[in-house]
Amino acid sequence: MKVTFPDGSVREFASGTTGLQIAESISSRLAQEVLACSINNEVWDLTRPINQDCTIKLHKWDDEEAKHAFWHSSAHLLAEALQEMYPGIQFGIGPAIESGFYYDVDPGETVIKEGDLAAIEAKMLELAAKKDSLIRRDITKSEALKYFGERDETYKCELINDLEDGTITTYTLGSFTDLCRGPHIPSTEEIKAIKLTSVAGAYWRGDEKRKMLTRIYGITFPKKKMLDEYLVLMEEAKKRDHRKIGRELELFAFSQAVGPGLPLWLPKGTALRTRLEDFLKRIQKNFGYQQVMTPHIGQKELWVTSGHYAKYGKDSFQPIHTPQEGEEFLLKPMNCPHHCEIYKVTPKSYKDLPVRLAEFGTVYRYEQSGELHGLTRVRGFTQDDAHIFCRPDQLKEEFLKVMDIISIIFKALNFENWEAQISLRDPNNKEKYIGSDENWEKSESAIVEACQEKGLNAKVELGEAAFYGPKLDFMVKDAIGRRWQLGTIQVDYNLPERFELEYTGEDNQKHRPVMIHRAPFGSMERFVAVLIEHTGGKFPLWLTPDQVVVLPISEKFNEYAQEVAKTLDKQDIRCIVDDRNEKIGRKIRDNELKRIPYMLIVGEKEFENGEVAVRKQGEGDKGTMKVANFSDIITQEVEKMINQFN
RNA sequence: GCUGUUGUAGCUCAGUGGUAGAGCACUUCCUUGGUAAGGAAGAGGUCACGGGUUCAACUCCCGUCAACAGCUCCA
Repeated sequence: MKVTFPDGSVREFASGTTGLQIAESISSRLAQEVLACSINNEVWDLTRPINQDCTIKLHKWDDEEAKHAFWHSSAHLLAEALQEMYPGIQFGIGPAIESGFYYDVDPGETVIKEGDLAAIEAKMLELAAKKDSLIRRDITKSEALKYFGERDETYKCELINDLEDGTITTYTLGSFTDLCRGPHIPSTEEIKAIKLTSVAGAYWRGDEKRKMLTRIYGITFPKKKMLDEYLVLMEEAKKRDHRKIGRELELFAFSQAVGPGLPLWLPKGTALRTRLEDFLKRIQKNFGYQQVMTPHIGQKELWVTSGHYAKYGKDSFQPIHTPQEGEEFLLKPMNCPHHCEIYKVTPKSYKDLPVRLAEFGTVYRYEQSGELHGLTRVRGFTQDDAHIFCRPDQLKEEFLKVMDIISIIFKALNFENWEAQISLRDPNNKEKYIGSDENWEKSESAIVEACQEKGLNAKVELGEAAFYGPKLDFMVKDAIGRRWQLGTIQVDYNLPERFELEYTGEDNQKHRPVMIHRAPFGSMERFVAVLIEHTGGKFPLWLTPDQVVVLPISEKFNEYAQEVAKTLDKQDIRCIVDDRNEKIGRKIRDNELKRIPYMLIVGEKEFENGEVAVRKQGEGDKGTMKVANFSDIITQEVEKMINQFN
């Protein structure tokens, strides 16, 4: 048979040759390092015989395919260890994930705790040292059911029953045989370093109505050094946690007295957030938006009309009752009904559209207690919300303009690693959504077309749409790789109908506008959280709460320091003075840790010449210059940044 | 909401069945120092909250609340 290599070269091998043998034929070094292979672009076991002409790619550790196989095999090793340590344990699923793997198990009456993980790790290492191979076997569905049935593996049997008739594969590692598609590494002897990271509950098949299994997470490496490096990396990532930096830099706080999930914005955090809001307001003004303001509550009927109450009412903050008339008001969970009412205040002509109403609107949602997380998931938050009311023929253009705003935001803040997701409705579950099929089809195709037009590589997810319309979301990862949704754009034909929004067309007839809900930041809370983790608290000069700190060498120069600060303040440069009774080295260290971009050191020489000694955060001494000279540099740097998006 | 873990000073964390400790931060004093931690003294805690066991609970048990990791959810 002919085997084609990635470089295009072709070699002849006997039928039945394995990927591993092919690697050996190239070099023994390669054979040692290779973990998996791709045959005709499908990942295979190295030990699986190849019987026909094919292309081959050999995967070493650096390839995702190799890591995936390695971690998948590690999950089997974990299962083997658990089976030996907890007889009668039942197995759910055990896949490889982005970094590492997990296995879902049902240990019956026994509880597996975090404290047990070290013993399980030791067992895994012991089993790995046996150098067992992972052996692939093809069996029929009935054989599989018989095998796992005899072992009371109810979860495995359920999985098998859901499979198509035909060949089913199993893999055997030592005493443990698992239902598994593969592929795997040839032997667990390659697994040299193991860290079981956490144990947590996970519903069987992700269904909260079904049993909660025990999920054990872990990660493994072929070299001990790699695990050490990974652990150091995780430690570094934790230092960027926005909850930690938020406290250190006094940006925000939570108070038990105020309540869970209700953030308090401290002065410095507020300064940062306000600057972001002002930046967006300026961009939106250029894009023809108008700012509005609406109250934090509204009559319950508003959300009955919108459909939100039927869908989320039960799980929300409950209505406020007026003492006399017994009327019901809701803390607003959404701004759209208020904005619809603003639209209705004056009759609209087709010439008025699009109407773009923007508001930094604070909303309240009763998130489940287990969901609260720093600033990323809270119960009271401010959306950088806007609703665009437009004619159907303007929809695509408006959608594209919103995409432009989001791209400006991401560019301005140097967000490079974001992903886009198109969320459509689940075609098999249409009753979960409101609105006509026709409107859904129109909205969904509008989004898909807009993405195509922009050449945006967006992942399509069925069943992820909001109940009133499809959406395009922009996701960014946090310090330890969790994905958060930031910007969102949603097309909506339903609310205009429910609120009976109209405009008079060219034909002098009443027409229904289309609505776009959009929030480029998403929520100020979540965006600031992700920005903190992204920058590690080293905010860009134009955003940072304190841009400059003046450090007098001794108390003799405190007065001059104040004078410098005053001069800079007049130029709208945010400047503080560190006049503590400390040595200059100490002041530098402390302000370095506070991540203030510029330190101005002033002593005898500077005082005499009307100068400052400039020190840049993270870079060190930049020499002395006149105060006016310094303020010009700062002002220009900030203006340059802001103006490029104007 | 579910599973597991945790809760001791503003922060990071020790600690024990006999009513509490460190470092940093804070206050005062000394020092007036030139590019990442000067020195001394002091103040600060209902050991999350509520029950129970015990002669005695911060420590053991139960419950509540909150935080953390994950699951589910996310208009």
